[in-house]
Amino acid sequence: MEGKAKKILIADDEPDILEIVSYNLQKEGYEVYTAKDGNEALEKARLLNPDLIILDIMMPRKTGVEVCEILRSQPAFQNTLIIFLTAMSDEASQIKGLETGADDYVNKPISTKVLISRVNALFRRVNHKDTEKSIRIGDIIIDPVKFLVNIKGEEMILAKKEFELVYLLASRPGRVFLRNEILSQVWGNDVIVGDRTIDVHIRKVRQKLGVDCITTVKGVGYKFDA
Amino acid sequence: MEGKAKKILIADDEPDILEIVSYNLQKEGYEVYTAKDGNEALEKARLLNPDLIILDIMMPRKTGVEVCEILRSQPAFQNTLIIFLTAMSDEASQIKGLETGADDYVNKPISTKVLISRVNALFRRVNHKDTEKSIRIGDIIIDPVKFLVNIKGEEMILAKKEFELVYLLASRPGRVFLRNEILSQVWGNDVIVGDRTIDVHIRKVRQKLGVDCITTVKGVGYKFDA
DNA sequence: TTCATTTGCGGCAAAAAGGCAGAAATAGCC
DNA sequence: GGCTATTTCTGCCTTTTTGCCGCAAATGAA
Repeated sequence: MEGKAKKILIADDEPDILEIVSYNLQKEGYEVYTAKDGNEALEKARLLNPDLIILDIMMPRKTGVEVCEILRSQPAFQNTLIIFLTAMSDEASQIKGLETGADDYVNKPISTKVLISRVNALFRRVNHKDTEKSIRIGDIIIDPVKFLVNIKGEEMILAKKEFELVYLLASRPGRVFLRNEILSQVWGNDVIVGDRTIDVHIRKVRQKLGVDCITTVKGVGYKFDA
Repeated sequence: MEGKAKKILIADDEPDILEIVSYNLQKEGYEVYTAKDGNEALEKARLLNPDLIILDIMMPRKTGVEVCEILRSQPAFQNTLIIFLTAMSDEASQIKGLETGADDYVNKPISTKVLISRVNALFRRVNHKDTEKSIRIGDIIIDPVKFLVNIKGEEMILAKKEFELVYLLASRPGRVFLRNEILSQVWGNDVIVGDRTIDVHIRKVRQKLGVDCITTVKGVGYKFDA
């Protein structure tokens, strides 16, 4: 649907739930990882740095609440989204636990439809076009809000990948981006595309912009001229 | 920024919940009152005329649903906001709650974080209603009060969703709205609709307006041309 | 200069995204 | 209740985007 696939880590001790939920989230385009207890959840969270963590409350080797508290105490996970899975029967004793900074919760038994809509909703809340900034370099303005590149007053429309490519390069004018960096920033870490793909997109961008503002650094990468 | 504190009445038979929720809402700057059963909720509602009433579904001496129905049947409470607290996780009871005239619902066990964000969201929604202003872009005037679009003097009536869609896009001409943003703004965060739904509405709007003023940005979203 | 390597380029094929029509579901209304 | 308007879904179709291939051109080191 948009951007790179979001990483979701889901921790639950019931294999069935892991399977069903991860299947459905994958179908939605998310990149899903699983953990089957609290400690594994912690490890994988640090390893993967996911965008969202779904934690079952009742898990062996650290409950979801404990995991959440530990994560929230670390700066790196201050902004990570967390959803709790709670059994209805747990009730009052959990209220305090839910104070620990979860962003939402979903009751068990899980309706995948509900869970997915909550997940999507959370990402929606966080993903604002408004937070992206325009870049201006000389006569060139790159506006992610309008999704346009403006060169000396003339507006040009780029395709999505093309735009993301320019936006990345222009975000640090003069700095050389390695092909690897470009790949992981624009395409995402898990996507496998050939090396020529970058050239091709660079070419298209150069064609469309008409101005020669991207320099090749042979054997290294590309940069946007300051 | 905002006038005087909004009054919130919260009714639940569990003292713990009343305490924790009212504490947190007060911290948010609201003026909070409590009731511990359905009848008390009704009494205090009439007495205080609150801006928002939070009703537990399961309460002695009238359930939340009953209280809601009684209130809604009276003109004075036509516009009062109502949120249900429900212990039930199945969609059916949530939907039924919304049918009786609630503005939102929150599942138990409550995360105060979630509840507060819902409360704030509701007030934001109604506040915006008051300040909704006509938008004018070239020959097109979009009037949210009369709920119609005027193109070169000719008035057209749009369906609700169609109108909200145009209004959203036109509120920031040129800005690209992601499909996600459109979904959460026009459809709301908890609604589950398919992806193609947006296209279909866009198409209808384009058809009705006759003028080509909405541009597709493939892979990203839609925008209203400035 | 020559060779090895990297990049540019045109065209083509696959994949993705969106458009569209009609049907089904839902909500509103008399 | 039935009727209409609105909203949503489904499936198919068109367009655009994206990725890749082969080859030419460029680059740089030996």
